[in-house]
Amino acid sequence: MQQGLNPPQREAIRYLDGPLLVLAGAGSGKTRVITEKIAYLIGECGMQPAHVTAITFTNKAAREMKERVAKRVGERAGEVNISTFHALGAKFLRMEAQAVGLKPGFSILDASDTAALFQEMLKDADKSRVKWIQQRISLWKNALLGPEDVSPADDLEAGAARVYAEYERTLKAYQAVDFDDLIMKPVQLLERDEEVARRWRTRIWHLLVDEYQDTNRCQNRLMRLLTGERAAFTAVGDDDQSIYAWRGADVDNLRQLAADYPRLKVIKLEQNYRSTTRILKAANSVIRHNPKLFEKRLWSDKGHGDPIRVMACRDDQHEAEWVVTRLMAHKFETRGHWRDYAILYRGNHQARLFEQQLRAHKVPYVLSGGQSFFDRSEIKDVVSYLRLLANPDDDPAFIRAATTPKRGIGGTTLEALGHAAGRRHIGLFAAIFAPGLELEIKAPQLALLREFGGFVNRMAWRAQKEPAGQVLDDLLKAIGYEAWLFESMDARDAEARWANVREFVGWLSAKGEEEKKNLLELAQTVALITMLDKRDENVDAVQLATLHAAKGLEFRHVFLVGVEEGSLPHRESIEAGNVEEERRLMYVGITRAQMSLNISWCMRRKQGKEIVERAASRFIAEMGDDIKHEGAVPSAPTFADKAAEKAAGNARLASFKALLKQSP
DNA sequence: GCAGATTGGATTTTT
DNA sequence: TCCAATCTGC
Repeated sequence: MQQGLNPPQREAIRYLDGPLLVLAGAGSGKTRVITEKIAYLIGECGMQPAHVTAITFTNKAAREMKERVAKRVGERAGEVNISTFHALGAKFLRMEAQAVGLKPGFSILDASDTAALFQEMLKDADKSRVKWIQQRISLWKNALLGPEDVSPADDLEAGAARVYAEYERTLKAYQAVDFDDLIMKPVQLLERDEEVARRWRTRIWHLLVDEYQDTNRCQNRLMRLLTGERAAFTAVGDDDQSIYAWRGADVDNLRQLAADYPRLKVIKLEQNYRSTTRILKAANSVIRHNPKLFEKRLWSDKGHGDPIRVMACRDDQHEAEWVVTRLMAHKFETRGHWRDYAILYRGNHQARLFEQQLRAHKVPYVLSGGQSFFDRSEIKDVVSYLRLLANPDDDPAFIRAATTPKRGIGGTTLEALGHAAGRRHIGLFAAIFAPGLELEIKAPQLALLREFGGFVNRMAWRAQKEPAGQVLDDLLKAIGYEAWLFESMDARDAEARWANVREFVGWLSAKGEEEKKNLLELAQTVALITMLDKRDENVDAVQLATLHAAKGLEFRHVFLVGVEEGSLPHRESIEAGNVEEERRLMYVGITRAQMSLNISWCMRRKQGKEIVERAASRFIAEMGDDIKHEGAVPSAPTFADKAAEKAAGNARLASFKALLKQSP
């Protein structure tokens, strides 16, 4: 049944005596362990599929896991709860809405929605300040601090705390939550309501958490609350691949886990099924320079493999030419496929020269990342209608829907409506039908508002009974969205946008039929989902990706480019004393490669107008000496560099410790 | 005074 | 590439 598993993998799958932490090195088959464990729990231990819950970070990972579990478990796989942290939180809140003071139709605001909200609240503050405040509030939420729990350290924080209070009031009025709330609110409820906690714990006999090193404090807390005393969980992670600290992920959760659960069993997966020995040696050698809690050494039986090359390039242009030339030569020599190659870099902008070069040689490529489908304005337009149908208190959705397409409702009217709503302490939509409104808004405007209000009500009514696709089609027809697109922009642009809308509608209605959900129910999940993009995998093209985006992926041949002081490690991270995370980024980059690894750096690089001198990254020297240097051998980092890194690291540790003392 | 064009500059990104 | 800030022309 569990063929081809190595002993630690098998142990991780069978271990059920208490909390388990699986330290899964890069390429050590961790997804396999999770899916096999789910199969084991159901097949061998007789657990009901519905009693198994697995949590991932991204929709993509959740989808992959579902597919693999389906292959392994068969038809009942659908009953296993596999979702992202946020989807689980959303499900929790829909079920417990009343207890947290929400209506079940509440809206979920995405990053751009909340950014707009903050911008609106802080009209005359500059962008960087708004960003700072928003980040601060998010940090507070992750630390489970409400506006009244915050003890501001200075005036800036005091200001942020006031904004926080107003922000919370606004969300409440809109019956909306943000992404942080999806974790924080369930945690708060589980902590104060033992009955709810007990109910959820009986539904989860075993909890599996993927990418545990990426959890923030709040997510970690949620995991503990959901498992309770029994602590029947399997956390899988790799501290060496923790590259999201800047986003709130707390690697220290790993250490805490060992401290909080004395019974915690730790199993290390060190056999790597991906890369050659040379590549793993270089990776081990680099990561050894970070202080370690759990020592881990990857090995494989794939043989030495090709030598690792480090190319010192004259300048960035030369680098792009060298990489693409070498890539093409290699591809034709080995008769491989374009999809076997990846070019990985630190920042998005670094892709540019490589794109140019690839295009010049007619090499097909795909760029990972970019703006998400759901961030497109035409999709947001449609989604605003959905949100409004599901949640009439959602004022931002109301404003967007009421004014798109233009139907004669403008700023002045909305402002008057806003005043009327404010005085009555109700939402904009509800205010439309408030008695006495004719004294505040002139008849023609009021007629327009009421017409729109009636339309929304009719659609919301139909949305409950008719198929989602049907209602959505009719809605778009009724508002004349297609015609409006063609009126307000040139035909090519409008064409593209309308195609996106069609795709979205098609996808939503298919989902509605598949999951037997009506439009209102679909509207509730739409903020959290991403459509399956078909351009993935099967395309034969060179992959261009940032190191962050490449995590979890593997490629036969990797070109790691721009490996210079200032880029990797990034200048800002060096200044912040955060070289360790950059080193992990390097580690992630190296371990993406299966067969060959090419590293390049530039002695000179164009930066804006000027040309700047650059030095090879310290990480190159840290890779050891089983390396074939081309161009020039980079000089080892000076003693001063190392001392500076150490000093910065110590300073960070000290401030971290101080912080720990402050907050219990 | 404002909209559209141009130029310049760039950590990393998901939910 | 994409986004934001600044510039230019009406």
